[in-house]
Amino acid sequence: MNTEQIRCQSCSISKLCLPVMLADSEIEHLDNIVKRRKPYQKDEILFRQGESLTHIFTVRSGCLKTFTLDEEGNEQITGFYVPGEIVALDAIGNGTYQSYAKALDTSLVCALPYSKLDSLAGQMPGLRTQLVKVMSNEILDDKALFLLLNKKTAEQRLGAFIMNLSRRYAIRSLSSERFQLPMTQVDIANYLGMAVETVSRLFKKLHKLNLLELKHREITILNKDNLSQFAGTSCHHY
Amino acid sequence: MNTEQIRCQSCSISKLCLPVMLADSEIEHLDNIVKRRKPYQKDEILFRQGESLTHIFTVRSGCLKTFTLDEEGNEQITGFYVPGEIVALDAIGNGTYQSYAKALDTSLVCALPYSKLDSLAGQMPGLRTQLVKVMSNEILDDKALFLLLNKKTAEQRLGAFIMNLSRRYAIRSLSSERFQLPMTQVDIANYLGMAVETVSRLFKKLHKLNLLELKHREITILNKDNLSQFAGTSCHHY
DNA sequence: CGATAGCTTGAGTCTTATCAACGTATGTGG
DNA sequence: CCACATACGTTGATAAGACTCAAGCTATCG
Repeated sequence: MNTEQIRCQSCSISKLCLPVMLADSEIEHLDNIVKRRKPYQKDEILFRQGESLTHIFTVRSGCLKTFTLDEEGNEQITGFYVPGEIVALDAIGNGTYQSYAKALDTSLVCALPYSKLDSLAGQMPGLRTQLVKVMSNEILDDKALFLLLNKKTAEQRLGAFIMNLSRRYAIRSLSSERFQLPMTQVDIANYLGMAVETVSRLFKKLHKLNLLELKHREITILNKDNLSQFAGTSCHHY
Repeated sequence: MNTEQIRCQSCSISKLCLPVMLADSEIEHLDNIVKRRKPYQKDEILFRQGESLTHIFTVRSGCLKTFTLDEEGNEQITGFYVPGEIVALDAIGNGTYQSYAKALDTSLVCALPYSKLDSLAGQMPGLRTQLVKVMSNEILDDKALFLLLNKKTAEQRLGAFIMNLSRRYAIRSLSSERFQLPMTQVDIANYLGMAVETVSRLFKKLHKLNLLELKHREITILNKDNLSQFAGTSCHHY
């Protein structure tokens, strides 16, 4: 099967993506503007900060990260994207990409020419509504992340990060209890604003508490409820 | 002059708000759905988390804060809104308000019934585009805030917060070098994820460095360039 | 097989939180 | 209009969480 030929009509993650709520005829219009490129290889760059916005991307398989560079040229990771998630929504405001996007794995993506998407949104109320909803949800997720980073300890942040990934996989009917971490611990540390050493030590601690297991990159959540509770609520479950 | 009677056509902040790029006739349609309520008093609540979304709000004067409550019932401030800014965009995704909104001062707001706004966006491409742009910019701002909180020291966060407020006032043609802080130091500490004591000490330090002055609630930025630099770049300007 | 990226572990340090106490405005009811 | 209550802000001492630095380990890949 040539994965590049999948269409929105038969895409397994269409219910998480823009086609939600669209009539079949409408999905066809959307499908017609989608470009399906050959897979991006690990570390390949999709777009760079400052380039002018041409396409919005949706992830079909694999995983992407977005990042900016600080004054010293260090990566500052701003997001990870798994299948069904939409990348570059923050570029619409002024028409230029606001970050770099890079594949963490071999990844399939759909590229939507923004100008065509915008005019289609003018013709299809369902698409307009869905686009606005997707953006609203991203604002909401960002605010949740903000609270997480702002108010929680390092161990809660890491626990919440893992639970968040797990939930995102679950929605996509992927295994939510055992999965491969698509990013390195260096990336996790960067994203969560901590030192790699801290991430390593905390994974060990979470294991000691029988909350999860980590072998190489494969993570197994041993006790979902306790892990959520650990991540969410009190500060002192020692 | 009755401020409740101001219309979009003559509103001084319309260029920051939804009417951007709309034709006069279109602005009139928008103006027709806007409800201008009597001023909210300090501490009055506009909406509560969990209530179903009826209106999107734009601030005309004063200042609002949005917040959620944690498990113990503590306020977790998620944003401050000054004139021209739009509140409740994160509620569109699932149709319920995702936070509380409260006036920090006597504040005038415009209330836009969301269903009407949405259908108007279907008829007016300019409005649709502007709505999407406003949302995209909010995503961008949230990501910038994320980087700020995640990678910077407490003093950089406070410096950046003040510069951010100053810039937002400047865009609105309000004085950007001397203005009243609309929120308490407790609120600032909460928002930036630090202890009140730290905020107090850092204001003192910023004063000692001749970057700003704070009397009661009135803040004067003494050296904009140095303050930005202090907030943005290096970690050790002692 | 060696080089390298990724991860682990330990020791010491620094930033920032916490706790406790006090100072200063603001506003309300008597 | 005063006295008290309360919200807001300041200051100091102490402690904890997380970072940095240094070193070593372990996979993986050419």
